[in-house]
Amino acid sequence: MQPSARATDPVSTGPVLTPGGTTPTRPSEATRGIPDATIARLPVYLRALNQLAESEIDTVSSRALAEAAGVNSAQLRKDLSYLGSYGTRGVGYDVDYLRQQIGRQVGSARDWPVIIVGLGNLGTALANYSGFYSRGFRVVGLIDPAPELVDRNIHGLAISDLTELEDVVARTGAAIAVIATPADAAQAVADRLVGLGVTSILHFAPVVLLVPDGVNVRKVDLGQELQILAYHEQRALVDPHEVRR
Amino acid sequence: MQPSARATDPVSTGPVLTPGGTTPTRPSEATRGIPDATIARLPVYLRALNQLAESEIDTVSSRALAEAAGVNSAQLRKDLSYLGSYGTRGVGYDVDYLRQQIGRQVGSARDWPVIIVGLGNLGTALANYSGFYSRGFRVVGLIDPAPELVDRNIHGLAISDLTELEDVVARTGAAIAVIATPADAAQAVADRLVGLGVTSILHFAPVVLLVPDGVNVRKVDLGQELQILAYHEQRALVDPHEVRR
DNA sequence: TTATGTGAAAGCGTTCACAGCC
DNA sequence: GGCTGTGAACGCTTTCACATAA
Repeated sequence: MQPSARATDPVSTGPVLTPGGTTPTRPSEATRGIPDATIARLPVYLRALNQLAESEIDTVSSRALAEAAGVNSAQLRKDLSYLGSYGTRGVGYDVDYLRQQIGRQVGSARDWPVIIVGLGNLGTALANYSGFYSRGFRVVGLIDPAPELVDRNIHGLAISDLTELEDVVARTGAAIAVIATPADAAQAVADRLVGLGVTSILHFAPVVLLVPDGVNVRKVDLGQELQILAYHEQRALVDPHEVRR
Repeated sequence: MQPSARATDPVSTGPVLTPGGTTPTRPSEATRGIPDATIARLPVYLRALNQLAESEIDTVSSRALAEAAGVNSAQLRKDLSYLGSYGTRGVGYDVDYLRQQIGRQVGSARDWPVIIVGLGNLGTALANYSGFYSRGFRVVGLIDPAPELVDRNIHGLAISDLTELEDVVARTGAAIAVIATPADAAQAVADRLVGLGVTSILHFAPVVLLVPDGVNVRKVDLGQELQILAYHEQRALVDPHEVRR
């Protein structure tokens, strides 16, 4: 999975980050710590469950659901066990009920306002992407400094100038932002967003964003994805016996 | 990291897949198996090295390079050690030389032809994305079944109809394809691509693509990325003491 | 009998810490 | 002295395998 960006290897070989990245107040129970790897899969399960619900299937076994989600069934059961015991032994899981439970955990019980900074090709595509809406994300702000883009609008939402960033964040209350600017502008934008109270950032720039502790960062690097594929192609060329994965 | 899609949990609780996904011919040396996690970071190192080279810096320590790449220096050294011993103790790494070595492994010593199937908002953005070109990927084919898109062209490359897929793949020799179609078309497209000899697929559809062993799949699910961020926001709301990551 | 929930084992990946070399 | 290269320790993730419950 993708770790959030964080300053690493500080010059002073200071105290090691505690696993949770926090003061060791973790051993207490109240906070059921769900593993990161599990969290990353919950949306996948949710999607599979939604498809089942559409097909009017109301009970599903761990095996069937695991197959639909592309994971091992033991893994699925373990993942779900972190949320609680929502299945029935000998039977399986109630699709609707499980959907609700996962949805609650994942936060899709409510709508999330999101702003997008940078409306080049990629940013514009994201602004138009229906997959966000269907998962409860509402694009409520569009920001770009380019004069020729400002005031153009997408789905009825006008693009604001970068100088209005503060207003937009304050007005929309967005805690989640998407950065789709050129690489060299990304860090500055991130700094401003963090200063305005944004606590989650999804970015597409092939750079390491440095943000304070407490801010979530996820990075999607499209060039990197292709390079990983190219690596395997490369290997296959060099050594035809080598197996692709 | 993201595993490639693969049919899991087969109905027959058959023999477990060997770790490498192949016959146990692995213990031999010749094939230096580089961990997937490392492979995913090599492009990051490469990018950092390129920046250093631009700044005319020709030697770099593991600490400095690690910081630029956003990883721990021990990790960087271990990663590089899988490629060979390219550093000098007491000194560091020669930027240019290391760049060459990583580039060779990653396959960026050559250009990779890539085709894009599906030219909606996202596909079009990808076709225009300069980050592919700069990393050695050449978009050599564009495919979409929509009559209103066919023959339109992007950067001088005309969009071909889906019926011409076979021709395009044969003509361009692309082994890597990007699928940016609607979710319900993705599997069919993948099947055809695989049939035509494509062995690496990057896709953006929020579905599990089933492909034969030996085909690489990487998935980028933008909605899922936001949902992971939303989960952490959600947690922070529920329990303000909970630390974000 | 069927299928969940979960300890225990195995497998990976990261980090530590230091031997080895410049 | 400085910095790489790497065995060993650690912690996280996945998988196994079975007790448990319907």
